[in-house]
Amino acid sequence: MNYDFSDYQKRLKNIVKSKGLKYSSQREDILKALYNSEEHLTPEEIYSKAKIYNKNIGLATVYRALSFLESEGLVNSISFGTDAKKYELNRGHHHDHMICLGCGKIIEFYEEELEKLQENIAKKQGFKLITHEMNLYGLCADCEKSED
Amino acid sequence: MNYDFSDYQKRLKNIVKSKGLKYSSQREDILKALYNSEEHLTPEEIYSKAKIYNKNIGLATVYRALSFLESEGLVNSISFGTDAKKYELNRGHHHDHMICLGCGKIIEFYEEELEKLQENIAKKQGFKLITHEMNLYGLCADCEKSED
DNA sequence: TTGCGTGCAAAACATTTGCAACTAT
DNA sequence: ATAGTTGCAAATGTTTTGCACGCAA
Repeated sequence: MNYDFSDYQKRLKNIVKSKGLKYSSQREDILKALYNSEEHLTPEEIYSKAKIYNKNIGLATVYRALSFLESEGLVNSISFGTDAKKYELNRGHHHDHMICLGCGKIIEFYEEELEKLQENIAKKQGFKLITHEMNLYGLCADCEKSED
Repeated sequence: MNYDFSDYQKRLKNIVKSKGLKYSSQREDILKALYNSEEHLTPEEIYSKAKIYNKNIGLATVYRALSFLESEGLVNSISFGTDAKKYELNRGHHHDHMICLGCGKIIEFYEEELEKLQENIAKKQGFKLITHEMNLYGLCADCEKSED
């Protein structure tokens, strides 16, 4: 099932209220930028997109909002190598990533079996699992084809 | 089975020779710093340790060497969050990581089943797998105990 | 009114690069 | 002699912070 933007708006409002914080249009605009994108975005990219809704937003605000939103579970991040971290809206469907080293494309996947396996591995070590990331690096079909 | 430092030295010499490059004590000292550490080290930490063997080594050299050594498969890196990348010597036993969000401790683990599963996932998408990383984030037994 | 949130600019970091000097081959 | 390698310092790119002002509650 998919969510409307208003669902995210509500979640943000609830979080903010329950913590005694204040609602701001900037955080909403950043969420909207993520909602309207299919891709994983860098803070810089999110900044550009959020500017469409709000001319006066600052890059620092984007960083501050992203780390807030991530800590509240509304967005997820993925970082690889030395490049800038990338963010995506948490749409409620957990998944992992395959990253093409040729073109940088990110492919999402979900494997039930993998999820279960991790639980077991963590349990075995007495580790309390909070989250995880599994990144497969390689070449996507297109890039492999065009390899010499 | 475990390797002596001289084994790594030899591998480095072979790689360098086969590529028509030159052998340098700096790269060896960086390898030695990693060999003598049980932990995952940042470039800065490797720099400090390598300085013990070679007073005049530069940080830029450490960065250059690490990226060379990683591309040759002699070292592996792990990066999470915004912090500096961490490196470890590739001791020939592939493994993944569990990272404690409480104390930052990194626990290594290896699961045959997990390795196989990844191969299958990649194959299913027509993706040519080169490498992967699987990071489990949570609380280690000690940190969970001391939680309030 | 209170204090959280923001924009801006400066600061802080991590990493990379240009360059002249050094050194293995 | 040649060309890879280095140290240093400067440049880059990303993320964080200090501060005065604005705004939601």
